[in-house]
Parts: sequence; C-alpha cells; structure tokens
Amino acid sequence: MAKRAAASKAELEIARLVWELKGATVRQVLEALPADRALDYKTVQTYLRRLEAKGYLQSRLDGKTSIFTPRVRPSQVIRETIGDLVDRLFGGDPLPLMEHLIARHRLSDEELDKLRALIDQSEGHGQSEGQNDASK
Amino acid sequence: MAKRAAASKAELEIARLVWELKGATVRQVLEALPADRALDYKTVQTYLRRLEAKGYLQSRLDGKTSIFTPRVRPSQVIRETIGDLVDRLFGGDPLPLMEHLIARHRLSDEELDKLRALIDQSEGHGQSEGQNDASK
DNA sequence: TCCGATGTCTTACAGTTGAACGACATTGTA
DNA sequence: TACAATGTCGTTCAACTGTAAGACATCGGA
Repeated sequence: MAKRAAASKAELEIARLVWELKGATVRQVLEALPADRALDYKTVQTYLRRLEAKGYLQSRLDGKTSIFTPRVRPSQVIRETIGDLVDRLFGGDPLPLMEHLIARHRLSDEELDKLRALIDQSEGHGQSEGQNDASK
Repeated sequence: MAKRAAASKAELEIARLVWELKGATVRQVLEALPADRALDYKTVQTYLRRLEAKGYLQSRLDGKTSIFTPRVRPSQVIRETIGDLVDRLFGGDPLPLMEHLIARHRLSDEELDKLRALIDQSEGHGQSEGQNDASK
C-alpha cells in the first residue's frame, strides 16, 4: 500500500473531525473544533488541503464549496500513529501504555466493565478473528 | 510548572533510552538503539543537546565526556504526550485507544491477566478523592 | 611520534509544521 | 445596487525536525 506521508499533530486533529462528521466542509470542521481551540478558517482550510495532498482525504466540489471526505480508514491511521508512538516512547511494548491509561484517566465503572469485556474477548483470541474490523 | 517545549518524535525516542539507562553518554545511547535504527553519532548527539536545551535532560562533564541524565520524570512526559495524542486523535476519550491496543496487539494471557489486575485495582477509586497524583 | 578513534561545539540545510494573509469570485441582503 | 460574507487558490514565513558535516582537541597505541 502506497505509504502516504505522516500527518502532523494538527492535521490529525482535523482529520479526526472529518472522520467523525463523515465528510465535511471547511466551515463544518471549523465549527466542530472544541471551543478552546480557535483556528482561523484559512488555517483549517490549509490543513484540509494538506491532508488531501497527503492522501488522507479527498475533496469534491459541491457548487462552490469543497467537501472533504476520508480516503483512508481511521483505524488504519490510528494503527500507524499509535504503533509509532509505542515504539518510540515504550520501545514497542504496549503494556506500559495501557497501564498509564488505566492509572491516569480515571474511568467509570462502566468503562472498566467494558474494558474487561474486551479483554475477555481477546483471550479467546487464537488469531482467527481480527482483521475484519468493519467499522472504524 | 514551566512548560518546556514539546520533544519531537525522534527526540522522545532518544529520551526514552536515557531514562532506561538512567543516564548515558552519546555512545551508550547510540548503542542502545535498536539495530534497525541506524543513526550517526553526531545525530544522537544533536538530539541529546536539543533535549537538554528543552529541559528534558541535563548534562555533566565526566572528564572529557558528557553524561546526560534525566531532568523530568518519564511519567510526566508520557502523560503529556499521551494526553495530547488522546485529545487530537480521539477527542479526549481514552477508551477507544485502549480498545485499539487490546484488539490490535495480541497480548499474552499473562499480560491480559495483568491488565485485569490493573483494572480491578483501579475500580476502588471512584472519584471521591481529589487528585493525589503522587508522582508528578 | 604520528594516527585513528572518540569527543566536543558549531553550523548546515532541506523539508515540515503551525498558522495565517492576499487576491479574487460569488452571493444573499440592506 | 453595493457591500459584507463566504469561498477558492496560491503564498508566506518563522520555528522546528531529522540528519548530519566541519573544525578542532585529546588520548591510547603501533
């Protein structure tokens, strides 16, 4: 698979919103930004354009306005990004990262249950299931 | 707390080794690099110096050779780095990241057990107590 | 004694990032 | 109708990144 250039932090942030919105205009992304993250319209536009150039998004013109839609699956990008981070920051071992996450963010009991379920589910693993991941 | 400039990916990778070695010379870091990660001595030196300039490390001269030692705790840096990532890539919700980690990296049964233990342990803390945060 | 290895400190240098500006077209509305 | 909004496309621009090269000092051998 053609290796696209890595997206920068700010770009990823924007890409996530496009995924979440399942496609969006500059303005929609701008409005979806968290309140404490004020970016200029033009700036968002720039990031979207760069993401397109890097192959993460594609755009089509709807009337006079561009609509950007995902071109790679978020799970894919997440995998690459996290993989790289785990390598660099933990020497490749994901466990300390999980420990950190569990210890640092206090999760609700509900979330903890959900996690347990995921773990149990993973136990059966073999490796038969897995890459089918239909959704994000 | 004086906000130090963020360390780049390559810098973090180097910083991790210094933490692991509990202080190191350029050469020691160089040798601790994974085999498939060939960097020049000078390059490693540059990263170490930059890390020092950014406040992550400090160095002292032992004879003619510099020894770099940590100046901030890894947990601190990890927290900041992961926090930022979770924000940008998951809108602040850590759960999807954990799901990803559990699903993507197949963990041994042992590791899964360890995770369960961590979760159980985390259950005690509702959110009654304020943030203690022993290590910071 | 002279050399290569090992270090230090400076400097380089193109590519990427973060953040936006300017010029120009279109359009709904005062 | 003329203007403020809203868009597009191209440009900008300094700082940061990745990766190292140069100049020079020193030290343990052949």
